Parts: sequence; C-alpha cells; structure tokens
Amino acid sequence: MKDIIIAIIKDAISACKDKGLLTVAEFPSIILEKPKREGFGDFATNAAMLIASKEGKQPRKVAELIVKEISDKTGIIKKLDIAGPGFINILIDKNCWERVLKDIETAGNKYGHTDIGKDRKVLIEFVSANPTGPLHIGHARGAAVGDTLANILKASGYDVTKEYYINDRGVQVYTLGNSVRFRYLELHGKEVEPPQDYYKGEYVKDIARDFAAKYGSNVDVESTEVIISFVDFAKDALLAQIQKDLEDFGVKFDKDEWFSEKEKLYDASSMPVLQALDKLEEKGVTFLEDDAMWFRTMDFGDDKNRVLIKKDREFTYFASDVAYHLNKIERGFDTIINVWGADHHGYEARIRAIFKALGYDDKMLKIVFIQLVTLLRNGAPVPMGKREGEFVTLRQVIDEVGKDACRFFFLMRKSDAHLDFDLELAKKQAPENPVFYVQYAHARISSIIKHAKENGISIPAYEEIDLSLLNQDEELAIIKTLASFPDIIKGCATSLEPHRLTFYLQELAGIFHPYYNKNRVVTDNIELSKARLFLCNAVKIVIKNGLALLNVSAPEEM
RNA sequence: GCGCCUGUAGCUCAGCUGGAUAGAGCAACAGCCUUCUAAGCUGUGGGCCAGAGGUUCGAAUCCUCUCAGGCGCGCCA
Repeated sequence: MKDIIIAIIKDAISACKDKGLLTVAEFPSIILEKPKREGFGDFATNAAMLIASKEGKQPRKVAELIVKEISDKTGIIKKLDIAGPGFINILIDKNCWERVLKDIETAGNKYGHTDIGKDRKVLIEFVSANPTGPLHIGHARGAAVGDTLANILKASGYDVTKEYYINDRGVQVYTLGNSVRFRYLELHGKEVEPPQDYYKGEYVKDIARDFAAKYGSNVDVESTEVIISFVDFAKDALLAQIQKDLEDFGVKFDKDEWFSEKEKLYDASSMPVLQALDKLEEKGVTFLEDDAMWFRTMDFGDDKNRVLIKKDREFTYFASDVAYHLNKIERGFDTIINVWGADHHGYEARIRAIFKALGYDDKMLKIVFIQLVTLLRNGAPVPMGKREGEFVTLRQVIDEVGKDACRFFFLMRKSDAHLDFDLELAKKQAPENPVFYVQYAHARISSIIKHAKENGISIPAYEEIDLSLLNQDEELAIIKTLASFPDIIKGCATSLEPHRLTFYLQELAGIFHPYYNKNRVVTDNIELSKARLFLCNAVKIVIKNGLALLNVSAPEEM
C-alpha cells in the first residue's frame, strides 16, 4: 500500500520536473508517515518541504504543484490535502483498506514477511558466552535479542546464519579445568590451596563430582594428560549445559553454528590465526616493539595500538578477533552483526580497524549493544555479585517466570537501554503484564472462534463476507493497524531494533480488547457475525505471526 | 582525564532515523459484570522532553558546552 503511494508521488514529482515547474536537482527520498492526528489523513509526506528548501521556494506552493500532477490510476487515493507548513496529506479510500484483510487471509502465517533482504547474506553472532560458567541473565538478554533479530531478518528475506563463538582455548578454560581439579581433590579429602582466581560457583563442584564418577577417584592429578582432561571435561559439560539452557529458552544453534576458536582458528596444520596476522603484516600495519607484535589500530581510529602477540609468544584475545573477523568476511557475508554486552563498547574501534586495515568497508559490520539487566523482586533489585558466583542464571529465571515472559520482557526495551525486569510482574496473570495481555488477545479470539463454531459459524472466506458491515471507527483502526504490520517488521529488520515488535503487539492487543468489550462478535445477525469473525481471525493471525518471530507461544486458551 | 550509552508524566518506557497540538502501560481518581474469558473495558488528572546555546521553514530527535547516572579505557580473557 505504502509502496504504491510512494510510486504515485514520485511520478508526480517527475512530471513537475519534466514540465519545468521544478528543477529537482536532487530527488528526495520520499518518506511516507502516519500522521499523529486523526483527520490528517492516513499518510503524510514532507516531500514538498524537502524540495522547497533546496530550491528556495515556498513549501506550500511546491506542494500545490505536486498535488496537481498526481494521477492516481488505481483509485486508491480518496483525498489529497495540503496542510500545515507544506505537508501533503493523503486519505486512502476505505475500500482499499479492506484489501489488507484479503492479504492477511492469503498470506496466512507468512503475512508480514517481505523480501527486502533478498540475495543478502547476513551473519549474526550472539551470546558467545565463555564456557566457564552457566549463562546468566545478561547473556539471556543478548540471546533473546539476537535470536529474535535472526527470526526477523529471515522473515524479511535475508539469508541468515546464526553463530555462537566458543572461546575454548587460553587461560579462562584452563582456569576452569584447574578449578574442577581443585574441587576434585577437595572432594577426596585432600587439603590443597585453591588456585588463583578460580571459579567459585557451585557448578564447579558438580562437574568435579561427575568427573569422579566417570574417571574414578585415583587419577594422577599431576599428569599433563589428566589436567587436559579436566579442562576438556569441564568445558564440554558447560557447553552441554549452555546448549540445553538456550534450547529451553527457544534458542537453537545448529551443529555448524557453534564456532570453536580452538578448532577453527588454531588448527595445528593451517593455523588460521597466523595466516590472518600475515595478512596484516602484508598490509604494513604491524610493528615490533618490546618483543611483542603490534597492530597499528590507531591509524584506523582506535585510541591506542593493540598487541597481537605478547612477548611471552602467546596470542592475545585480539589476535583471535582478527582471525575470526577475517574468517567472517571471507565467508562472503554482506552484513556481519555482532551482538555484544555494552561493557564491550570499547572494543568497537579496534574491530572496525581490522576491517579497514584489510581493505574492507567496515559499514558491513553492525554492532548491537546490550545493556545490563536489573532483576527486580518486590520492587527491589536482586543483588548480583558475579565475583563470588552468586549471579542469577538464565535457568533460574526460566524456571521462575517461564520462557515466554522472559523472552518478551527482554525485548520490551531498546537493547542499548537499561532494563528493569520485574519478576513479579512477569509472573502475574493480569493485564498489566504485557506478555499476558498480548497472549490473552490471541486466546480470547481463539475462544470466540470456538464459540462461533458451536453456534454453527465457521471462519468465512474473504469472498463470503460483507465488508460494508465493518463500518465502525474501531474496525477501521484495527484494519489500519494490521496493515502496518509488514512495515513494522521491515523497520525492525533495517534498524536492528526488535523491541518495536513487542510495542506493536501491545498496541494491537490494546485496540482489540476494547473492541471486543464493546462489540459482540457472535450474534443472531449471521452476516455481521461472519464479518466480525473474519476481522478477529485476521487479528489472531497477526498476533500469532508476531509472537512467532519473538518465539513466544500463542496459546489457544489460558 | 578520555571514549561510549542513558536522561521524556509520580514509576517503567515508546517516539517510526528532522515534522503538525509529545504518546503508552502501570500507579492515582471516577465508573462499568444477566455477555464469545471481569484474566476485561470506559473516562479524568498528570510534561520547562536534565539545562544552556546553535543549525532551519520546523528540534525530544542533529551539533557544541554544562550537569547527573551507568559502563569502558591491560603485553586480562
């Protein structure tokens, strides 16, 4: 609908240009928006004002010229107005809105899907928590955002690859193994000093117990082989747990979507990390100083230069980043999305430096930052001291409030804004709980449909209904809201802001519930019942499609 | 000290990439159940968009500075 109108306006501007009425040196990008006030029509465009400012003419005069040249062959436009400083307000013929209902019926569970991302390959990396502990609430928000974004991009026609980067080599996993080894010894009554900076969480003891169950109580804890097996055992156990937690959260990474740093970047025969550093060296952006190898990231906008190989010959974490991002680039993605905790924003400049130094446009890299979550219980923040291992895990929150509320709540805010997660509210079976409110609209419609069926009325086909019976303002408002759904999804996809979808669903539920309250759907008037039932079912389809993108269930009854 | 994010109604937040008289949900107040789910609905009040300049036809939105809060600034991972 929007596209058709944009095309009509573009034609009108071109016509003005052809006739020499306007110069239009630079063709403006037509923005069609929904005016805030009723009475300003269904759409408004500021095109005339944009052109006027470039040509030094009065906006209203330009608007008049454009309006005169508009030729609407489709009959979609009912009325055109010039208003305010030079807006062109457009009123759509009511009959045209009704086509939306036909679109929804035809597209069904694909309504809202578009092909704006056709032939574009996108990689989205998210969670990527180190396998040194269970997922906590901060990871969970990133998981919800990343997964939903992936769903939205897929629905928008992009070729989407999800990825979880496993940091499975280096000091951290070694420390984890060592922590398990310590608990193992403790378990067998050996008094030993705990290792430095060991992982203190209870889960380490559990893993030590499992290790003992598998390998017995008499392993030679001093042998290198056994120490390695502590590391591998612990890492594998945690990865399995992370994977399980994610799946219960509705996030599924396929087998080849787990990217192991150790296997993929430090493969002993090819050593991709070395190849990547060689490439940087070829570009002349590295140097040696104090027995270390550096990357001159300052030449590409970073605050300071960064070390790639330390003087003890170890690769830095950043060296892995170089290799990993080169790997991503070489896989041929058009867009590379990293979903990061906001505490990593200091890393953005150096990652962008990798792209620039290797001769790639860093615009292909999009970073979505996830701000911290504060859990609230009875209005007070739940204390979270990660240091002593007392963080709240994803598992605990799923167990307490359920997957649906959890996912929905994480998407109720812009991802780079702090989020207060009210546990009591999330559990509440009441309308002030937004996820409940939306799901309930779906369940309520299901209930109506069931009731109608019991009264011998099934959901009619579009051709069977008399659309003129849907003549109330509320009904038109619902239809218009349903019509905007594809634009909402598009907006989410292009801005990488999935929270817009949760807001939309709340808005839709927010106009449906009052409508329901005011109007009885199933009555003795069969024709009216059919028309309203059809409309309700359209609302149901859109809510279901929206919830599906969030991976939140759409219950038939509650 | 430098960088990033945030600052909008009593609270929690939207504000569609610069548009018209700034919105929603809670909370507060006043009402509404013989009904397809009251697990719901209707109405009212509530604002110096942190502050000050600037850019222009037009700013909550863009720029500069100030204030307040959060985070980040290792040859850590």
